[in-house]
Amino acid sequence: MRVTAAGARQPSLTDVAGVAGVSHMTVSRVINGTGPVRPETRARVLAAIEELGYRPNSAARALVTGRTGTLGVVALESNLYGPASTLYGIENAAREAGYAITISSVSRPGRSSIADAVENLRRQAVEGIIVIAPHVSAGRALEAAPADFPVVAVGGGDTAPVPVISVDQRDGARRATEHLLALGHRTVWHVAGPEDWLEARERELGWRETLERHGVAVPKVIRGDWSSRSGYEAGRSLAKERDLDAVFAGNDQMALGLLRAFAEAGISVPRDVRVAGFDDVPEAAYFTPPLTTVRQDFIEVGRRTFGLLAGRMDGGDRHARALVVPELIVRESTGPR
Amino acid sequence: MRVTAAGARQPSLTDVAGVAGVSHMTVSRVINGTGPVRPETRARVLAAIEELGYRPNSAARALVTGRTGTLGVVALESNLYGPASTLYGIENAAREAGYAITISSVSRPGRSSIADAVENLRRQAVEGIIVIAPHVSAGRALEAAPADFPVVAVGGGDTAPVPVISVDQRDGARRATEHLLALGHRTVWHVAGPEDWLEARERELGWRETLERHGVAVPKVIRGDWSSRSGYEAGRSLAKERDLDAVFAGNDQMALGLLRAFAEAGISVPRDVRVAGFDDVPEAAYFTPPLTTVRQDFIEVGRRTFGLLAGRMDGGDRHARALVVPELIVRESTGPR
DNA sequence: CCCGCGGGTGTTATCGCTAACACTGACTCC
DNA sequence: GGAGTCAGTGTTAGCGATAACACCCGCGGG
Repeated sequence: MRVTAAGARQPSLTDVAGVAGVSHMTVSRVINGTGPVRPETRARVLAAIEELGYRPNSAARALVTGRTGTLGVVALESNLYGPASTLYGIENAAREAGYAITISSVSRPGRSSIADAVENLRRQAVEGIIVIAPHVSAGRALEAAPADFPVVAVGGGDTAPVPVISVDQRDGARRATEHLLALGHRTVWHVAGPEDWLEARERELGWRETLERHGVAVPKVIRGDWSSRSGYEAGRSLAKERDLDAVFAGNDQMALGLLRAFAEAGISVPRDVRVAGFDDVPEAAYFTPPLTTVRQDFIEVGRRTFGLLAGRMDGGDRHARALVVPELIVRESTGPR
Repeated sequence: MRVTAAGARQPSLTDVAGVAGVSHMTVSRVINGTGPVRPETRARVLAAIEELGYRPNSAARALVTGRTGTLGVVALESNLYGPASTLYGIENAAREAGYAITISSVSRPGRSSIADAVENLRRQAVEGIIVIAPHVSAGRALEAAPADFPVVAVGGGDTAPVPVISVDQRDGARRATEHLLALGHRTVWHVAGPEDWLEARERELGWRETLERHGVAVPKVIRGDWSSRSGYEAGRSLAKERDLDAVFAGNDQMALGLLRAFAEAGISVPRDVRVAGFDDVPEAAYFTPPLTTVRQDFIEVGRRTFGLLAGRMDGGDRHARALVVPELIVRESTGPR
């Protein structure tokens, strides 16, 4: 026996109409607020709905209206702070606008896995899709995005013919780097995220541009994979550099790894080396020492993303862009010595 | 203009049938693999599907079959490591079984907000609901769970008449506490999570039971809210205790706050005080010092949760229970002095 | 030689809802 | 006082799929 099919099927509009002594259309009007209904009739209908525990059948409604009231989100299956926070921001904005969210997660980003997830969602008859995958392969997957179906990307590549919302990673990196340079360091090292992540590229670019603008030497980039472990390994190799005095890490997790490696090597932060991160995860203020970092407002990102998708569903431009500006948070890891 | 309604509506079964020169039923049979179809006919139909870019209309299918192929998840809107990981575990298991996942997030747990989220999902015509809200109010919200609709809870209260899957928090807390006691400490302090979280209660209980079983004094519990900030505050007040030598924190974030507070107070971990946490967030190995903690396998939790829901949808017991056993991970924060 | 059976296909009804239009009164307007 | 208007309600026709059953045909068995 299926629990839901316990003999008595769910009541339908017609059942409610029967109890209330009206036609099913009147019930429909009461539920949707379309068309006029006498207050007294409305009350009878509402009472009947209550009595039967009626719940509209969304499939039937979707079939006739052609609208499902559902949006799809392609999310990366990770606990990375940014993507997860963005997801909640989107869900919030969507719910307020009366949309439900169906997620399809992708264990590792890649052109075909993202395309699969999108196809998967389209089979669910979502009305629009948001791809949270700040990865170059996502950009490539979206190059083939159909013009007749609304898709938007968060932090995606600028090349795809879909609206894109992103945090200004380059500006954030610039702020962090400027801050370190302003403290008098000759240059700033950088532990970058994976090369195939757009955010990693942008942050690296912002860092490099800033160094060049100031006419200082650009050290060799060390590459990590966002994890604390990779930050730790980067820290172990950086600890051997003779003239190391400032490091900008591509995210807070890697910065944590750096701090750990430096602590083990007897290098004091900020006395011997200053360190900055990116993201402002909630824990960053409690690292040892508390971490200077760049804060991104993910709730805002989620809200704007939904807005862009809503616009696109209404026929808006495929080339819309939105940029959220990040903020530098200064803490002890770049504090006075 | 709506992008999706660009004049040409989506092709239907009938359109495909027209192109393939068969009836719409034959097309349906090809798609669903129901009933026999001559290979040659099948090929023609598949070609027509390809040509038109046909995609089945899930609303129409759901209307007639009464099945939507969608499950609902009520999730807490937070970046807490556990709930977020569990969500991915569930999504994975569900996708493998051909179900889509619709999420409804709850900004703060509470009896009515959770009930709202459940109702919200039922209006989406999900076939079953998973509530990830290890909060006492979730337990209360689920006490009113209807018997004729499948709902399961992750880490929920044992009192609700729904299947529950949980990690054995009490056992995890016991392991951590035993470990600290085995190192020769007179007793172990505890920084607990919020009182209205079941996990917090269970961890506290496991800690308390263990102390009592060993016949050692049970210090006053310090209460936090899972955040690093609250752990930090707990650490500041603990730092004033004269005979402090071991602390078990309710989660890794609070443990981080403790480490920070102790560092500021000049208390060395593990030399002066030993600290253990709970969760094994990926960063825990890179705290200063690396944190001893209790690891929970959230992917496994997600998988088993889906299994329990699937069983329940098939008429299974409302009182099923599943328990996942956690594992102690020993690192430097409880290392040799 | 006829009957039954099963493979392969088509016809029709139906799911529960909304769109579109029809209808009935009462009321307003000139 | 007849026509138009509008509130309030009902009737009918789909939406696009599956379920159920009907049909045709070729083949094997009695």
